Amino acid sequence: MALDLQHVAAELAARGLRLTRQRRAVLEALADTPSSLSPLQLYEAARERCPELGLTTVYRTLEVLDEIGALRRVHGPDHCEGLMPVSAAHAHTVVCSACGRVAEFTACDVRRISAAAARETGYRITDHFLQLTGLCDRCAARRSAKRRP
Amino acid sequence: MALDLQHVAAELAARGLRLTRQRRAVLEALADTPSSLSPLQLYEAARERCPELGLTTVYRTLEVLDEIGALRRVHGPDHCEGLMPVSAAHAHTVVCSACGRVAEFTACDVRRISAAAARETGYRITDHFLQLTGLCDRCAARRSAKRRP
DNA sequence: CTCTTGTTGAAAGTAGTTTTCACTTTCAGA
DNA sequence: TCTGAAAGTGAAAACTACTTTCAACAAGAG
Ligand SMILES: [Zn+2]
Ligand SMILES: [Zn+2]
Ligand SMILES: [Zn+2]
Ligand SMILES: [Zn+2]
Repeated sequence: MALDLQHVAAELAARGLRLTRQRRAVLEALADTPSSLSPLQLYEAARERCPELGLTTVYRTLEVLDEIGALRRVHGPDHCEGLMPVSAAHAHTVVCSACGRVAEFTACDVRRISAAAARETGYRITDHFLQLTGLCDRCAARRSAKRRP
Repeated sequence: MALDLQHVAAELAARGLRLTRQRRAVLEALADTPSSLSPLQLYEAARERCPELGLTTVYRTLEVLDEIGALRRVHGPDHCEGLMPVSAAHAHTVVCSACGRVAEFTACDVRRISAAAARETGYRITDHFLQLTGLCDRCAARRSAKRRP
């Protein structure tokens, strides 16, 4: 899901950091999953590419990715659910409530809401965070198939 | 910030639960703060009303409030930041990036965005989570005062 | 080659939260 | 008013997620 390895490598180099075997494994595992992952899940996924990888390194890599701005966090209304690679600079996420697959979309017309919120609360709005939940195409299909079998 | 003690008491009673001195202290502390609080901060605030309160009880009370649906969590793009009482059933939050004060607003026209997201991603949207960040009236005033002293 | 700096995994440490447990409070029913 | 059942409590132990420490290792510059 669009995690540009070239770009990440360049950003790393610009900070005097290296793109090691371990970091590459983490990056590839992160790029390869359709759902968001917890650090532990990411560790397990990345170990299939680089078995000698340690959990500590996963956390350290995530920290670096965060600084570079290549990491997006997926939340639910209650807790933080997992990690995703960033693709577009400004994008929001949709999470499938059935299977957890995450998609990004770029549509963003929050101006109207921001204006209304400013009116209601008196706050001067500077930033927003929007996440939708729903059913992905597969899960929606499966569900209507079950309903009419 | 509109946490209806009567209503909470009724919901508790409906489940055979009791509104004890400790729970009341937690509820009042939660209702009294302008910002969102961490469990530990809430514990400290509630102890001023009920010094023999234990941290365990705070966590247990939060769990109960969650079940009742009287608790809202405030997030940033990165981590979960704190807890708030729910006022309106469907409301979104604005957090002041300078002082942390939280306000709720009810304006919500996410239909347009939802439709666009459905088009872009193929997901069938069922729920949304929107949080704005900005400056509260006080902080905005203070900031422009500083700019022209 | 070798100096310097970044990188690593294991293990120890920390923080936040949950569980356990013995004890107390509340309240409905005798 | 007693009394037994069920809810509630705090301290301490346990657990989980994450961070720090540290000694060894890898890579690029000179
Ligand atoms: Zn799905
Ligand atoms: Zn947007
Ligand atoms: Zn403010
Ligand atoms: Zn809404």
